[in-house]
Amino acid sequence: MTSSLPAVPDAELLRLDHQVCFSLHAASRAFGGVYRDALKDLGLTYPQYLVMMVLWEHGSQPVKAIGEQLRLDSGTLSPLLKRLESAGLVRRERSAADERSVTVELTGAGAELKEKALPVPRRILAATGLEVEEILALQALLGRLTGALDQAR
Amino acid sequence: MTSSLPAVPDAELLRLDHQVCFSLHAASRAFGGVYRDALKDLGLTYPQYLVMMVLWEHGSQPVKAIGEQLRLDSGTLSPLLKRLESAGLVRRERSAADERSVTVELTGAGAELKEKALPVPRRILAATGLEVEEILALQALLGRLTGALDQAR
DNA sequence: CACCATTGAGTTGTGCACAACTTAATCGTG
DNA sequence: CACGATTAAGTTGTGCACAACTCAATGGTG
Repeated sequence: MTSSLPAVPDAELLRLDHQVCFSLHAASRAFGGVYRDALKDLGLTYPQYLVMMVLWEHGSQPVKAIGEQLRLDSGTLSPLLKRLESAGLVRRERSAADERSVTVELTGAGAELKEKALPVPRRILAATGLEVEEILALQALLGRLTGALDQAR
Repeated sequence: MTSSLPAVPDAELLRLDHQVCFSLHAASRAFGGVYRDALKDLGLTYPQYLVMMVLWEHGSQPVKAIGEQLRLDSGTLSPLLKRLESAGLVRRERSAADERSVTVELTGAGAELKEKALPVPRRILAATGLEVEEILALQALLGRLTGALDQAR
């Protein structure tokens, strides 16, 4: 492990790192900005949109399952879901089978919102200026990266 | 613009979008986690590390200049710099030439911290599991992406 | 079956991101 | 030179991320 790459001095690597971590940070925030604009009409934030997409695709689910798909813990999800609930988009119900578990389900308004969300992805795709193939390549690279980073902890 | 890609239906695109935005979000957070571990010894958060790197590389600078390099505004930087100051790593001084401007400079402790930071990038690079060339390609792609996204707003 | 470890959700506290705003200094134009 | 526009920094308020914690329900083992 930690192939030490003796050719590259530490100081050089510090500068390279500056670029890389900054690039990713900046890209993530730039994406956030574009989503913010695109989602303003829907009244959703970007993380809220992620949660809604999980529900649109897979239907009612316990908080735990949503958290696993988005790699978010209850500390992030609980208040977020509470906001979605008070916006009238989801309902939360204690499971009868396991009283520890809370199932999140879409309300009528929540389900309807999917229609308004349909044009969002095309708008985002256009904003990236990338071809679909490049997007897929980026996605594959990021997936590999995330897996490696998660494993390294 | 907005090549509409009539071959891909909206619903499909919504799922693709799910993947892409999630990938980037997840990668960004995974990076954050690895940095959190690597920076714990230094007592720095990831954004604080970005600011320190700017100062290590380019020396004393006004808040404005730091913000431009990191694409962060004063709402984010002011409290962050205040924390760095109370940690004894930087000093803030009103510029004599322009009283609106505040120059941020490293303290002795702040400058010394660079030595402790030197091994960090190698650790991060190792955690990514990527080759230097792949990193550079990713960086280029992300740079292009960020530029396009910023311009689309 | 009794007890204790584990699990799922929620809470608390810290820090970042960003919009909207305030304040004070500076600049530019009439 | 005076005054309105602009600029730099800071403040306020909202929301997300995450660590550390609480609490109640569940499950496994002696």
